[in-house]
Amino acid sequence: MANSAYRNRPTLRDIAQIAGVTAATVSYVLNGKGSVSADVQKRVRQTAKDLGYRANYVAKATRTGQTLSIGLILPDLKNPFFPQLAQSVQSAARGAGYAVFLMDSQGDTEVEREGAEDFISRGVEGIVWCPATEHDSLSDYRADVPIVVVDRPLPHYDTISSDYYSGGGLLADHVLAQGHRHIGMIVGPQSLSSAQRRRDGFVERIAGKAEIDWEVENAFTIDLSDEIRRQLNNFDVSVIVCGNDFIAIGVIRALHELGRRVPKDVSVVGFDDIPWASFSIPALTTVRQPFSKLGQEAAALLVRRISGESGPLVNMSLEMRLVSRGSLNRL
Amino acid sequence: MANSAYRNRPTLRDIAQIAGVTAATVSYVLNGKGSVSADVQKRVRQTAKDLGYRANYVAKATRTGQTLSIGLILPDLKNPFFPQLAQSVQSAARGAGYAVFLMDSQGDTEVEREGAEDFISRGVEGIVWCPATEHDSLSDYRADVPIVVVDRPLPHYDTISSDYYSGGGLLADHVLAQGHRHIGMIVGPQSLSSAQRRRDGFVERIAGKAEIDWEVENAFTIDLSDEIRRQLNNFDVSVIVCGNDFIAIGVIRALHELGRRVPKDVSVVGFDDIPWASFSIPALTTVRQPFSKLGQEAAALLVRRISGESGPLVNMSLEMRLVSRGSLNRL
DNA sequence: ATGATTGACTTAAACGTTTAAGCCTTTTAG
DNA sequence: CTAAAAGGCTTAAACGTTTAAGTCAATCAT
Repeated sequence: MANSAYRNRPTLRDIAQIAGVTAATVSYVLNGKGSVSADVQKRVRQTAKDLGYRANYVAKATRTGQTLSIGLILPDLKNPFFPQLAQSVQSAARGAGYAVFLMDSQGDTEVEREGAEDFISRGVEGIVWCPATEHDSLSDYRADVPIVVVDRPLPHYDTISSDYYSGGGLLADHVLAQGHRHIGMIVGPQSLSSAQRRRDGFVERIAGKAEIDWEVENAFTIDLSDEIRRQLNNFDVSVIVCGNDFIAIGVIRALHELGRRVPKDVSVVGFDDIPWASFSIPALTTVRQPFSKLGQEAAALLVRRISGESGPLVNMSLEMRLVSRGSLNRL
Repeated sequence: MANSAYRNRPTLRDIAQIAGVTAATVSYVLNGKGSVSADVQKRVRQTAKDLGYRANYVAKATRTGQTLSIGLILPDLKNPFFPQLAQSVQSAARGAGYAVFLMDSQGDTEVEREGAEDFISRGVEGIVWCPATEHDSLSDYRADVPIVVVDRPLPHYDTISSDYYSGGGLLADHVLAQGHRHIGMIVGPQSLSSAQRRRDGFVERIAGKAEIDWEVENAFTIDLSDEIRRQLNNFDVSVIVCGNDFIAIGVIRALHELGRRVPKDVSVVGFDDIPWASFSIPALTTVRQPFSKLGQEAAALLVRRISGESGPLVNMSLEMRLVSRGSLNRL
């Protein structure tokens, strides 16, 4: 029986014995319930402090059924999107008295699913989940606890995302306002609705007001396809609109290698406003995701669901903001 | 009694009743202990599956004293150092059957400390801790569980860090090998031992072989002091050695504004190899921290301590590696 | 045929809490 | 002055497990 640390910490009973009362009384004192005389309260609190008593949440949970913990499942902390999300979820959860279990699925839906099951076994009262793909890897899994999905519009879940469509529109307005009339586009994988919505929001706002001379697809990474590298020699467009900041940084780098100056020769804009966006040279003009707010709202909604709020499925869309830096020129 | 979800999940007793045995027998079957006949085993497993039974770790923990969870306390997930650390700690912990509670202290030692107390109350069996400062904010706190400290050389703890001193030496060798003989240095806050060790490792290896024309201190951020901005107009040095990659990126950006080309006019080197280092233009020559290994080793050591391994305090130093990219010129 | 061993299960206690119910004693109301 | 209410504490059951100890029957060795 490897009963380390956890054991032989002072318990309610230990306090009770010393204070000359019952464990129940100690519990009432420490939880501010029941009615206990002032001097017993004082005695109990003092001995608790003397013994260095620390509540045992595990034991507590067996009785109350509440672990005051939630799970957070993310695809990949190395993607700069997620650290901020994790941070804000954790901080908001803490504000509500919840601790958070972290699980980085490394993009593996199987891991993701096992992670969820493990969390459930551990008694989490809810899960904030950003699925690795748009596929619902938990669909056949009866979770028993509320789940709030972040950044993916899965049906049958409460979801919280950025308003990509409007964000695309915002960017279009800005590009137009700066006088650009010939546009090259590198969109993200159109199988992802986040990529699709930001594209559509942009394209529909541009319609009739400017020309999209070419449009190609690329993964959401800094590495560009050969087709794109060729396209970058196209001198007809005055701005290259990228599906996200990674792509944009890749484009700036590729243009640099080709000897074309940004934004002097051609402007570049990104999407997301990841932390790196402001450090590139030139700094990226982009559209900011409310990373922290996403996490806050997700945690807040989850806590409400845990407390039993039962209204209809929530599909929250958070407003994006244009961030104008140096990579887009006024023509 | 807000006894949600957690309750009315099938229990051992439910299975037992249906399978016509005792809860104890079910426990034996599901844990592969004791001796149970083949057909009872089969019956139990089947009903467990039918009911969608899921072990209750909380109840389990009250009896065994093992929660199979650890805590991870970090100063700031937005610092690119930490996501990788978190990822690898989590993944290594999972490999050993442990789940991890995450706490981002946002640099606040008070939060850090309360986080630790909270973790203990939750029954974590150990803590991986990267303190917000070099101060031991847990010193007066009897933790009861093993703690492994990452990236800070606190006494009285098991610690795991990168070998900054050797890393500084590695960088010096490289700078010398590339023919540089006049060096400008922007070191990190010398109150931090990590900044100090990397500086000393560099300086001592340079001694007598090249000249350090100037040396100034700056915070570990991209924002540079005015003194440094002035120093960057100093044309005597052929390379600027920076305390970390943030500073290096700041320097590249400042030089760019001054119209000086990197590495043509002056070389720049960083330290850490944060993810952004490879995306800057030019890509940074730097010294890589074994981020993932730090996390792995920390988790592994913690698990060993949890299992009762009791040897002397461990102070592990992980090897660093030179990463040569474009920001350093051969003279 | 006997005693010992093994196999297959059950019993019951324990883990550290919470909390409804109970039981005195004192205070309050009429 | 008595009955009811309030105050202050204890008792005991419960939460879902694990596990040492017990029981009983069947098998084995001699």
